[in-house]
Amino acid sequence: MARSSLTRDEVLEAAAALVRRHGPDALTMRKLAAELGTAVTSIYWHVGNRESLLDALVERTVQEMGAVRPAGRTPVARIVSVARGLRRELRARPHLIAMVHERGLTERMFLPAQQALVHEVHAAGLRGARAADAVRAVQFQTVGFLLVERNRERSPVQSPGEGDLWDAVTAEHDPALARALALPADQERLFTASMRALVHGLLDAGGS
Amino acid sequence: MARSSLTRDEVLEAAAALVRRHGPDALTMRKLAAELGTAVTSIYWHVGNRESLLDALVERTVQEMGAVRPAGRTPVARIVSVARGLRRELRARPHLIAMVHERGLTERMFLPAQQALVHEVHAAGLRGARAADAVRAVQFQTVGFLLVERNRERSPVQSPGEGDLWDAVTAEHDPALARALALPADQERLFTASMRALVHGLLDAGGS
DNA sequence: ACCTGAACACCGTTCAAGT
DNA sequence: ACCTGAACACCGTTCAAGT
Repeated sequence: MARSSLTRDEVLEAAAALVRRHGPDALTMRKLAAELGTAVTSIYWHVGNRESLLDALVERTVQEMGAVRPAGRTPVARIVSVARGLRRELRARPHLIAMVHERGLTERMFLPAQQALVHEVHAAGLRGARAADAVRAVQFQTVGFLLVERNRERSPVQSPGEGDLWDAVTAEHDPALARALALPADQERLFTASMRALVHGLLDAGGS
Repeated sequence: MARSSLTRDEVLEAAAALVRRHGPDALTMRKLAAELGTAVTSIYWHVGNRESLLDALVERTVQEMGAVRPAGRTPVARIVSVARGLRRELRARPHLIAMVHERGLTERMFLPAQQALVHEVHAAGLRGARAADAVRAVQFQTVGFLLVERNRERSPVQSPGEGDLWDAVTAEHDPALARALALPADQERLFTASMRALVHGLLDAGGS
C-alpha cells in the first residue's frame, strides 16, 4: 500500500490546501495524513513537527506575495499606495494573517513592502532615526489595522458597546455622529484616510 | 469528598488566576478542575463550556479596567493621552489582549476609552461622519499597535527580514537609518509619535 | 532513506447515574 | 440543584519495528 514516495513539497502543498479551504485550525497532523493517504507519522519524517510545518507554510505564502510597487506623484501618495498594496496582498491571503500573528512572525508580513517603504520615506526627505520611525509607524499601522479589521469581520455583531457609545454620543448632541458610529465602518476608506493622516503627520511635523 | 459548594464566581476566579499565572493556553477544563478540587464535569454545570468561560473572563477583566481620563491642554494632547492611557491599561493585562483578539471581541477593549474619545473629538471641533472616522481611526490604531507590539515581544528575534532591510537601507546610503532600524524599536516612543502624527493629520486636514 | 502501527499523554464534551 | 465517573472522539508526538 502507501504512496510511491511522499515529498516535503507534497506535504506543504496539501497543508496549504487544507488551510485555504478550512482555515488554520483545520490543519491537524491527522487530517493532513488522511488527505495524503499516509500514516500520520510519515509527515513527521518530512517536516519535523506541526510547529515547523506552520513556519514553512508561512514562509511559502509570504514568498508567493508579489512585490509592492509604489504609485502616485507626491511622497504621501506613494507611501499610502505601498500601505494599500500591502493591505490588498494580505487580505487576499486571510489565513496568512492569522498564522503569522499566531506564530509571532508579524515581521514576515512586512517583507514584501519594506524595501519600497524605506525607499519612499528616504525620497520624501527623511533621514536617520526620523526615517526609521516613519517606516516603523507605517508598518505598525498597516498590520495593526489588518489585525483589527480581520478580527472584526470574524464576529461582525458585537452586542455590547454600541449602547454605551450611543449614550456618549447623544450626550454630545450630534445625531450625525451617532448615526455614523452605529453603521458598520467602511474599512477600505477608513484605512486610506487613517494612513493618509498618519503619513501627513509623519512627513510634516518636526516633533513636539 | 468534594467541596462544600462550588460557585460560578469561584470557577471564574480560579480560571482568571490560571490565565494570570500561565497564560490563556494553560486554561484547560481539566487543569481548572484539578485547581478547584472538583470533577471536570462540575465546571460545565456552572459555566456551560470553555467558550462561555472565556467570554465571561473577558467581560470580567474589561470591567476591572479603570476609566481613562484625558489629560493635557490641546485637543491633540488630550486625544493622545486617552490612547496612551488605554494602551497602559491593556499592557497591564497582557493576556486580556490575547483572549479578546482570539475571540473576535476587539470592540470590548475600546469600551473603557470610547466615551472619552467621542467627547474629545467633539471638543476638538469635529462633527458627524468626520468625528466618527476620527474616533475609529484612533481606536484601530491603538489596538492595532497593541496587537503588533505584543506579537513582537513574544518572539523578539525574527531572524529573516533584518538582512533584507539592511540591503535596502545601505542602497539608500543612510547608515544612521540602517543603525536605527537594526536596533529594537522603542515602542512607547513610537506609539506616542505615531498617535500624535495620526491625530494631527485627522484634526488638521480637510481631506485628500 | 523512508514508512508503519501501537502507544502515551493530553484535550473538550456528553450522559446516565448518583445525592 | 448540584456533583460524579465512564466514555467518546479527538489531538500531537515518540518509538521500536519494518522495508
